[in-house]
Amino acid sequence: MEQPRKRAKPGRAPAPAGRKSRPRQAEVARLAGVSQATVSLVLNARRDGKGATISEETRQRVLDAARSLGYVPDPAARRLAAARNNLLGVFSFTSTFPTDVQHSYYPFLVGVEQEAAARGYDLVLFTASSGGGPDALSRVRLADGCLFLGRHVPRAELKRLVADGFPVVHLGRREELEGLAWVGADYVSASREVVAHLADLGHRRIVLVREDDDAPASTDRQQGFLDGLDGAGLAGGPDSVLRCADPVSEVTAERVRELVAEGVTAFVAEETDTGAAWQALTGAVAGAGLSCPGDVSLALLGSPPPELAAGPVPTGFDVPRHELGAAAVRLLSAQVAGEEADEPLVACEFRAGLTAGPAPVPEP
Amino acid sequence: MEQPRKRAKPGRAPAPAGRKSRPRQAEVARLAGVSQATVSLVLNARRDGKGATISEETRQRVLDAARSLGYVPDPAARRLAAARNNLLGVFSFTSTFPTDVQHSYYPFLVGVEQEAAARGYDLVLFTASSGGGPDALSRVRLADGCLFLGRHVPRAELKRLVADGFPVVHLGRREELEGLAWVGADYVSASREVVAHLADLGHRRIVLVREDDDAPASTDRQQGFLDGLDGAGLAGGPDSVLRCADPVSEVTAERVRELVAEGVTAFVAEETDTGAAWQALTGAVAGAGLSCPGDVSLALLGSPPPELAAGPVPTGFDVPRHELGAAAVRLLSAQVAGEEADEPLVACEFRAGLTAGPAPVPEP
DNA sequence: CGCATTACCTAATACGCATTACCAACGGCG
DNA sequence: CGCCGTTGGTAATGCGTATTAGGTAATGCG
Repeated sequence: MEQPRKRAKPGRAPAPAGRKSRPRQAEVARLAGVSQATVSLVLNARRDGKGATISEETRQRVLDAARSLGYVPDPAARRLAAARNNLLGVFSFTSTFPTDVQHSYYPFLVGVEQEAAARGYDLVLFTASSGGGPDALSRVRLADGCLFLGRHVPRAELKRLVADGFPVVHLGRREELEGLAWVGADYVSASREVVAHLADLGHRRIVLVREDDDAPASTDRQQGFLDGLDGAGLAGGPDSVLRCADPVSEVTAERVRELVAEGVTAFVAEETDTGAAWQALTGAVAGAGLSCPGDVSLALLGSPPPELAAGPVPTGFDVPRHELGAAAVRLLSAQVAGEEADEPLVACEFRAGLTAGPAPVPEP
Repeated sequence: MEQPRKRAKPGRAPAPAGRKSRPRQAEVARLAGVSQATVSLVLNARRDGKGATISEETRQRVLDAARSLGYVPDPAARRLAAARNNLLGVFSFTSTFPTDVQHSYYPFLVGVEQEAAARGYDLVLFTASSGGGPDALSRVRLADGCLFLGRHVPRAELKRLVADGFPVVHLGRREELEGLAWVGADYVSASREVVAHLADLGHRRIVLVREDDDAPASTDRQQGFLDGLDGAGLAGGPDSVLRCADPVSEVTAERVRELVAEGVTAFVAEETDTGAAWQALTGAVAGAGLSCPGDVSLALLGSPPPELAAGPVPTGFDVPRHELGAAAVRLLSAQVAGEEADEPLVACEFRAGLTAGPAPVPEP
């Protein structure tokens, strides 16, 4: 047998002697008078009793040592060793804390945080801004799984994660990617319900004002709107949908007056980021000198924009953003656990509001 | 030389043969006909030219191989090898995403996130609620350093972290703990400036309305207020400070009228979480039938509460929350890097506003 | 032509943790 | 007393990457 040449040890440069670094399992082991392996075994004791058996006394010594040193496992090392971290990632493609405080992501995050905390997970915030490269998304692999939110989550990278079996949940409907789990709100049912409510109040001619956008959130609402008309036995021709690129300039007092003259008694607006449709609609109605629950009824398929928060509560529904965030976490944590749960669409809550009333009796 | 007994190799169980996992550096190396080390060197080529030299041809072969395999480095391994996680903790003692959207933490977090992202750090969110145990704070050690915010950060635990040399920064003045780094806003100077502004406008009798709280943020403002009076050569007796437990019930229209009758021409309110002082003050002035910049001037030592956002912009100053968050991250990242930078107080920006005008000329 | 450089690479680590093969001590049993 | 099953623990890995001490041609120099 040939004697291997003696080489100096390469590898790591010695750590700067200054600050003492976080304690390692090895130090816990030393303090407890056991081996590193034992520390690991104790700290990861499976409750199902499987695995190595450690005497109660040793167990306590190790636990005490760990506590007294303030030991916390290194997430990177754990991940590398193919273990769990109790970390969930949240990746948003804008700033996670948008400068616009009223940004609609915010309520999601509230729900996400609460549910994550309840399940013993901490959250890691990843932002697109820092990376930029093709592996910007790959940082999330440090966590046990990751939640994505935002319109512009790149397909390719996401697909890659999914293909690798990394637990991923997209917040917002996203069906085009095979195998991608997502949670979304049931805009269709909620919109249908709002229309049904108006129909019950006696409205026979109802018009939807929507923006010129093909996001699922918009088409779903229109779908529900038309379903609602249909369910009430009302006609849902193309006249019943006002699709406009710029609601504020297109939905004028003039236009509203015309439609009312034609017999329209209720208007429904979709909710968008800007709230332009609703804003245009309420403005036009007021401009036309019509009183809101009296002359004409209004409904909003969503929540009012913050700048109109002071106005009368619109009839419509609330998107359960908080609940959506929580649902996303549940789904994600199921994936992490290897289960295959699937979270159905989350229902929106109907909001009676003050802007819809009985249809006016036609003047003789 | 004794022949070591042959042992079967322990360690990892074989990976499930199903999906082929993402490529490793080793596979890139094989494809390019080089060693793994070379791949690493090429992929992490420092632009300062330091380090190993690799021929251009080899470099290209490696890059091509990496590209063709779609190689992406494993963040866990990368961080493990670098002995750094590039994670900064954020520990707040309420929910990090407060249910109250307008919560004052929020702007801090915006700054924190931006600065962290700019420096290549990701954020880990910890909440007091999640852990619960006495060693809940221990969990933050998984990050490279941690930012604390909130009034009720427990002294003992914090002390422990500091003593262990764990990088910690407290958001908000906190001098009682030796060695604790913190960043804070310069309320004293800002308040002084506001008073000086009023004095310049001719006001001679100015009264501060504050709540009954001894938080640094409150006492600093009072300090600055008194400094300001002093600097303008005005008397600052105890009459000039109205300290009330419940401003809304104590600062009435009646009270304001009295004070004005005594010669007071300007009021200053401190900013608090609730904004009660400012709210009470504006309400009382209106109730007394006084016009605001005309009969009496008002100033707010901070930003107006959101529910009054619609009103006239108050004269006062803005707490640079965003900048404070960024400063905290800078300070923290310096600590993580082993440097000893210290961040001075951050200045608040004076806001001219519309609620302060020239002092009314006394009626003859 | 012989020796010192230089240019390029590779072998051999270390990082911190989870896991598994194996080992020692002990007790029961025939 | 020798064999065997248990109990309690440890040594030796592997995970994927970064780093560094060498090693080996090729090149420069006198």
